[in-house]
Amino acid sequence: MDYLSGLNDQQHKAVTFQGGPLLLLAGAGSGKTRVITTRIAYLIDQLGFSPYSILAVTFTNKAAGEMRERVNSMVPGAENVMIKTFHSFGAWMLRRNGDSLGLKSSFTIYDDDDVNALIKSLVPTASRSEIKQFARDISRCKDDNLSPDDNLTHINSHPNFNNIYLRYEARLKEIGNVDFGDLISLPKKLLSTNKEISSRFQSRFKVILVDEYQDTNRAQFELLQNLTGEDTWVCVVGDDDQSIYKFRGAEVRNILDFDKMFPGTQVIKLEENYRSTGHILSIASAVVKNNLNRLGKTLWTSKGDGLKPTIKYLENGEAEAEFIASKLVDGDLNETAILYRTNAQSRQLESTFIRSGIPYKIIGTLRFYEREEIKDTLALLSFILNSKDEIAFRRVINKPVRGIGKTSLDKIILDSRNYDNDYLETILKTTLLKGKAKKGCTEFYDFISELKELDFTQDLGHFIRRVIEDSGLLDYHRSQDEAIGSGKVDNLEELINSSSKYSGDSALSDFLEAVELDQSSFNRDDEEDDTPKVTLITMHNTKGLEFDRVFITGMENGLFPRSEKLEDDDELEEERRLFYVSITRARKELCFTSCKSRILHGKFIDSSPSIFLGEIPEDFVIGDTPSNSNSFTNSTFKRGDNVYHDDYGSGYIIKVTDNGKHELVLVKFETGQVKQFIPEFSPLEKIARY
DNA sequence: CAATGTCACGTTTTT
DNA sequence: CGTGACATTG
Repeated sequence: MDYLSGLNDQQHKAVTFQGGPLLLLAGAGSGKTRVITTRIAYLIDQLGFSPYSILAVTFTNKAAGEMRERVNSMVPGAENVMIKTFHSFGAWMLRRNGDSLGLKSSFTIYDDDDVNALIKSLVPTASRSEIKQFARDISRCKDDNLSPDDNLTHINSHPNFNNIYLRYEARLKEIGNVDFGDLISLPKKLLSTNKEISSRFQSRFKVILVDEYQDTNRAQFELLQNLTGEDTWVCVVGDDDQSIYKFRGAEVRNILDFDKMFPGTQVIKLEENYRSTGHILSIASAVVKNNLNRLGKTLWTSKGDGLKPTIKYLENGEAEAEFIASKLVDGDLNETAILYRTNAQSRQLESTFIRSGIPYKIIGTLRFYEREEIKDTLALLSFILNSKDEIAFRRVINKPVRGIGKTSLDKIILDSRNYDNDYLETILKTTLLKGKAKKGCTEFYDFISELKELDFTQDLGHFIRRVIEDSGLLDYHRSQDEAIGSGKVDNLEELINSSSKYSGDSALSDFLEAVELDQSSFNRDDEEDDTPKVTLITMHNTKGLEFDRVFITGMENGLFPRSEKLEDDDELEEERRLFYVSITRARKELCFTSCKSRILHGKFIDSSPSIFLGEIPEDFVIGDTPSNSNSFTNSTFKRGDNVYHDDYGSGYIIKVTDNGKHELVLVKFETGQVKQFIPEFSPLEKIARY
């Protein structure tokens, strides 16, 4: 029981708690993962639970992998604990139980691009942004477990939205594939409609642990509810202050209301922080206290105050990048991260770092499976598994060029209705094609049917190599490489290498699922060279990470918080949580930078210092006075400025416009009122808060 | 069918 | 400004 030593009282209580439901509110850096893994070990080792009866759900495969490793090292037999993400759990369940929903065990999972393409095929006249909007909103419906029959006007008020959603669902079913949302909503549907399945699952999983519970959505909550039987020990772990994925359907209310949804809930708070020094924590606490919708906990540390964080005001993005570059000359680059709100901000940092010879790595921009050559190969593999997959078919039929242009493709799609929507059968039998197109289809048919006969259960890597060779994709991308010096063939080799660990009947669909759901294992770490590198990363992507030294850049109204968020309290609170997450990444050193102006979409945009900077108590921070660069000395009003009005009190500016004659400002007051003024004629004053 | 031009678009995104 | 999807050319 070595693993119990060194736990603090609250951690110990959480680890050894018997029964359920249990809500573990674990602040940033409070040893959350350690508690979950130790609890699993304790349940097996001391309370006699079979590893087989324990399910632990995480949000990322990376987290799942780390958890598995730690549990395995604590108790023997722990390999049988099921540790999966919500999505991979859903996929696992559907592959075994999805036949009643018309799903084959080899179904493939459509990613966002595939979904867009499918919607485009349903609504060909819609613009790109409309397609994206429909895709996003359909996904949102699935997050909320809403069907096309429900009233969806609050999600998308387009008169045809329900119909598009309905046709989307029908088409997806016809094809026999699923999207990300289905991986949650369909298992939930199975459990709630099929008594046999639900009792089977409830009797298997006696213990369910859910990590990052604050970022679960409605559908995931309902899935959890359906997995939880009378005697299930359910334990959720999370931090309401770190809920930052509302835009993806995450529902903070899940954690705020957990005790109401699961009566008799025991709540344990982990508030001792083992990561950051005092001043950093004080800032984090002071900032997040401005949120009303929170359960409320206060982090503390037995470490000293540490260094005071600093605020640096700069003229523009270039100056910001140079300032940071100048600070990077000392200190460990591997232990330094530069955080920004939007990916676009990385560009300026990159070019400055290249110029100054500072090694860096960017986290999370282009994902492995989103690369063209990888998508091509995956589409080909998907099509081999499912020749009804229209999206995959469209992608690969004429790549490399086989003389099948748009006209021929339209004919094939049209005629496929006569062949049970099976595109392989269609191109063999259709009589609508002639000449080059007909020849190309025959060629395509021949190598696909040949590949379908091959055995991939022994050596998947060899099989995939055959696929990219026979299809001509390898030659195609090799010539691309020669033309523009891209490393596409290398990526294909990487894909083949990573496939080698899959074998057996389901090797191919397992592999496709892994690529789709777990990009972490394919994110090529070309970290072979051990040059220390500074990390460039979005605020969202930093969750779960920590660094000795953190720079939080772009602390400007309009950028962070983003301007739209100023108008909605909930949205503003979410941005503030993102700020809180960002602050709590730092162990020892923290620096905020704010620019007076920056280039956005090719234009210079002026902005004022983020309202969030004003929430940092002066005692804990060294700020250079904004007067040396972006100050309030000029008289024009800017978005985000704090103002005072004789009649309405204090508030801040939501929007600045111009009616041709006068400047107009829209102000939101603390009373909640929103009013428009012409500052020239109104008793409206700016209040400096810095 | 490839090359070249034009236009729209532009948060965050563990799955 | 930079990107990527589509249209227009030769």
